[in-house]
Amino acid sequence: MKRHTNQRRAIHAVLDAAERPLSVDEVLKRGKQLVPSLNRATVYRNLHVMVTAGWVRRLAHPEQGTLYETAARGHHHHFHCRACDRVFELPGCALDVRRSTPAGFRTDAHEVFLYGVCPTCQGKQ
Amino acid sequence: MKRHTNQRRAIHAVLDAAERPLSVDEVLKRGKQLVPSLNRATVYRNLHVMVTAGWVRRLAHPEQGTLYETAARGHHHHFHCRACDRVFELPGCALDVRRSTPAGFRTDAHEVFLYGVCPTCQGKQ
DNA sequence: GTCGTTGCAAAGCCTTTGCAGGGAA
DNA sequence: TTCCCTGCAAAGGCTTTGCAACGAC
Repeated sequence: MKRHTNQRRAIHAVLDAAERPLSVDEVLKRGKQLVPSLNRATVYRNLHVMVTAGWVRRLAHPEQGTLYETAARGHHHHFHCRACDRVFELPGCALDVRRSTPAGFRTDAHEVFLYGVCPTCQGKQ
Repeated sequence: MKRHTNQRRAIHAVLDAAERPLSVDEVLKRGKQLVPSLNRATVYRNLHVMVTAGWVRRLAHPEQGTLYETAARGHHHHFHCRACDRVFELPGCALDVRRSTPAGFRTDAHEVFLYGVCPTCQGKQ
């Protein structure tokens, strides 16, 4: 059975509190504030466990590599700002999955990434 | 200025002929059939040049890592079959970008990945 | 002849894995 | 006490980079 360790709780807490998808580095850094001894390998191992269990989603960010976010917030899309490189969670889903799926295929999930400029960065231009 | 070398032509030809997005390994393997001396570093360098120039698109496949495809075929989405792990190009675009973009954001591009089972693999079940 | 390009090897990330000690149940 | 989990270090992939030779123009 899975055990409840301080490390595991910390990683879980970090993802729950995150305002956006986090990299392994960010999870490690924030997790260390809760459990100073936290090790990078432990973060990798636990993220893998959580992804497999369905508690966490792994995203392939085209420029920032692999990011992780809690699955608790439900389905949503992501926006990458080219100016500040931040990732935002976008509410809702305006993809017509049925119309996107050709005859014969069966779609059970999807991922959408939008690129552009966020409100803050537009103001700075 | 950019020079026309056999290696560069080979990589370009491989991507043009590809029926789906290719990994660096696949580009290298296919390119070697055209230019046997072709080196992995050369493939990386040229793909980078081509992406920067806008001739080639780089995709972040959530499970297969980085894939490359020619930009010549225009905008489309991708489908990943969970059974055979192949990637398919899907025609059309059923994403309502305007409705996906919250007020204040400006979207200039997007990427969509669908997951499921392809027609061939459904037949095998 | 110039200088962008290539092949090779080394170096740099990012991620996984083996192992022995430690801790949850 | 059992055996899952952790920290550490080493190993494994993938990608980039330094360098000397090469080749397009």
